[in-house]
Amino acid sequence: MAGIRDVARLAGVSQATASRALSGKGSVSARAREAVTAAASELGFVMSYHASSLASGRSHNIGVVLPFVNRWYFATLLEGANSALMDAGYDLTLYDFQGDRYRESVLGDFLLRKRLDGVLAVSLQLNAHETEQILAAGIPVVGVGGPLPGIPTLRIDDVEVGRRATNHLISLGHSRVAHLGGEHEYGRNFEISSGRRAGYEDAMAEAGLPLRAAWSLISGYSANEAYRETKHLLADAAERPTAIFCASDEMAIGAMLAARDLGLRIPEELSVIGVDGHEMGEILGLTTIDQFPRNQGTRAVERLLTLVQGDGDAVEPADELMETRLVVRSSTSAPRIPAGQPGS
Amino acid sequence: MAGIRDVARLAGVSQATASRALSGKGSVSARAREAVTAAASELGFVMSYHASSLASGRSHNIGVVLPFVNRWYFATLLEGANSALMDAGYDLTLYDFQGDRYRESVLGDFLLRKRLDGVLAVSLQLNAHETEQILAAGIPVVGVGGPLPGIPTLRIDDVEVGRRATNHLISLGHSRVAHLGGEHEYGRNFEISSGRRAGYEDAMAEAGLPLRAAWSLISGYSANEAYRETKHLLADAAERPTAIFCASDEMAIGAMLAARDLGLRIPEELSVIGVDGHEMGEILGLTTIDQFPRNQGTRAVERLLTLVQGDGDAVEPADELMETRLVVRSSTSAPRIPAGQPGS
DNA sequence: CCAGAAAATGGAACGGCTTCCATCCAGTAT
DNA sequence: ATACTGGATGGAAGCCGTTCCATTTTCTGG
Repeated sequence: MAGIRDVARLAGVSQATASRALSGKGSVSARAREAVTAAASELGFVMSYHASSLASGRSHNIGVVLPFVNRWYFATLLEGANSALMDAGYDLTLYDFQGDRYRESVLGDFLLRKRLDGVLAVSLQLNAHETEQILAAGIPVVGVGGPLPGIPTLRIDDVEVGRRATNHLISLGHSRVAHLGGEHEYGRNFEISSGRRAGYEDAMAEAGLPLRAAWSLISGYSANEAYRETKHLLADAAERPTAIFCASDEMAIGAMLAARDLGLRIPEELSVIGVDGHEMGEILGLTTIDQFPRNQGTRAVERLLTLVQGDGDAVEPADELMETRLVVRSSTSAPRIPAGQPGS
Repeated sequence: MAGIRDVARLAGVSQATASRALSGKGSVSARAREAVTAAASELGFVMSYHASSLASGRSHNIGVVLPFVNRWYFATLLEGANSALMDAGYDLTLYDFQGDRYRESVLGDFLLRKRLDGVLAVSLQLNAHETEQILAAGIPVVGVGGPLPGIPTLRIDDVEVGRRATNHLISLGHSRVAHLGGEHEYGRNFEISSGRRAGYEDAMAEAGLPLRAAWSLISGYSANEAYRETKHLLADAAERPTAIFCASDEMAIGAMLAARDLGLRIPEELSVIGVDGHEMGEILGLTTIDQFPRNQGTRAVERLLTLVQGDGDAVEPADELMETRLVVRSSTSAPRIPAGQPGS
C-alpha cells in the first residue's frame, strides 16, 4: 500500500510538499502539484484517514445524535443532514438512543472519544452535567428542537405551531377541540411537547373555549400509540370532540385510522390536523403544519460546519427559528355533525 | 489533556503496561491493572481514538450502506444494526445513497479511506468493478438482501415470499390477483423485486391462473407511489382484481388507502397483502409476510463482527437465509364481491 | 540591477498509542 | 537445588501524515 512517502519520491518532491499538494493547503507550484497528483493516481494512493486525523486533529466526521431513527421526522432530518455532510466531504456517525436505551453510553463514552469534529443533537435535552461534559470535550455542538442552554440551536416555535394548528380548527368553527400531545420524558422532547400543548391551550383560552381534561391526551409519537389513545378518546359519543390536533403527523395518522375504524367520517365527523409534513400526508389528505425536516437537517449541518471550520470568532446567533407552513388538505373542515349526534 | 503517558507515570508502570492494562490485551498483573485503572480515572483519561486506530489498525467503526434511511424497512434494520454495534462498542458510520445520488461517491471515496473495520451493505448490488474495488480495500463486508457474489450475505428467500403471499390469496379463493412490485433499478433491489415477482408468477401458474399484464405493476417502494399505481389499477371496475400482493408494506398501505378512496371495502372488495412487518400493519389490519428487519440488522452485525474480529480462518457459510412469517390480519379474506359487480 | 517581499520547498519534530522483542521473575517439575 | 516454562514488564520502533521553521527561489518595485 503506497504511502505519501512513495508519492513524494515518485513525484520527486519532499513529503511536505506532497502533503501540501494533496491537501491544497499552503502554497505549492503548479508543476509540483501536477507531479504529485500524477504520482498519487499512478500509485493508487489513498490517504490514511487515521494518520491524517492524528496529525491534523481533524477527522472530517460529524456525530448525529437522535432518539429514534425509526420515526419519519428523524429519518428525514437525518437524510437532510446526510446530504449536506456528503456534499461537504464529511462522514456521518450515527448515535441512535433508541428511546433512552443508549443515552448514557452515547453521552458518556462515545461522544468523548475525540473522534468527532462536531455533534448534531436532535430533540435532545441535556442536564447541566451532560452539557458540561459535552462542552468540556471542546467539540462544537448544534442542537435541533428545544433550546439547549449554551448551545446554538435550530428550532421551530412550538408554541406558535400549537396555536396555529388549534386556531385553524377553531376558525373552521370547531369548539370541541382535543389535543393529542407527545409524551415528554425528562431529557427528551420536553420543550417540543409542552410547547405545542401550551399553544393549544393558549388558542383555546383566547377563543374562550373550554379545556376538558378528557380532551387533553398524551401518547408516544408513533401511529400505533396514537391509535389506541384516540380510540379511547372517541369511544364515548357524548363526550366526543369534533376536531383533534395531534403533535405529530404519525400520531395524526393513528388518529385518522382510529376514527375510521370507529366508523367516523373525516372530516365530517372529526377533523384532524398534525405536525411535520409527513410524505404520506398527501395520500391521506392530512392537514398539517409542515416543518420541512429535511431542510432542518441540511441547515443544521451548515451551521455546524461553519462552527467546525470557523475561526472561532464568527458570532452566530444562538438560536435560529425555522419556517413552518400550514398545509390544508381534506382532513379538516367545518364540523358537520350528522343528525342524531349531540351538538356542541 | 492527559495522555496514556501520564497515566503510566502516575500508576508507576511503563507506557506499554498501561496500554495493555487499558485494552485488556496481553498479560498484566492484577496490581498493575488496578493502579492503571485508578490513575486513568483520576486523570479523567480518555484515549485518543485516532492515535489508537493509527497504531493498531483497528477503528472500531463499521460502515452501513443503504439506499434510503427514510423507508421503514431500512430504518428498522438500521436500528437493529445500531443496537448490536453499540453493545459491541463499535461506532456506526452511515452512508445513505439516497437513491443513487451518492452511490458513486460512497463507493469511490468514502469506503476506501481505510477508516472502517467492516461494511454492512444493505439492498445493494455491486457490479464486478465495484465488488473488486471494495474487496481490494481488504475490508470485511456482509450484505443483506440480494446475493452479492463473493460476499457473505443475509437474505430471505424472495421467490418463496412471493409464492407464499400469492398462495395465501389463492387459498382464500382469489383468482384475480394483481401484483404491485418494487422497481428494480440496476444495482439496487434487483434480486428482491424480481424474486418476489417470480414467486407471484410461479404461484399463479401452479394454480392455473392467468397472468394479466395489466395486473402486474411496478412502482417505487413508497406508499405514495403505490397509491397512484393502485388507483390506476382499480379504476376500471370490469378489469379489477380482487386481491393484490404488494412487494412491501409501505406499498400495501398506499394500496389500501387508494382502495378506500375509491370506495372499495377491504377485504370484502379487495384483499391486500404486503411484505415486511411494518409496525403500522397492526392498526391497519394489514396481512403481511413479516421479515423481522430489526433482527436482520442485529444478525448481520453479528456476522460482520465475527469476520472483523475473527482469525480469518472461520469458514462461514456464504449465505444465510433469514426467517419470515405470514401474519394474517383483516386485510385479506375470501373474495366477497358485492352484487352489481362483475364476477370473476 | 538590487533590495525586499512573497512564494515554494525540505528537514524534522511531532501526534498518542500499540506492539514486537528482550529481559526478568516467580512458579513448577525433576 | 536446578532447569524450565510462562507470565509480567519496559524500551523503543513503528503507524503515516501534518505542520513549524528555516532556507532557497522567484517576483516586484524603485
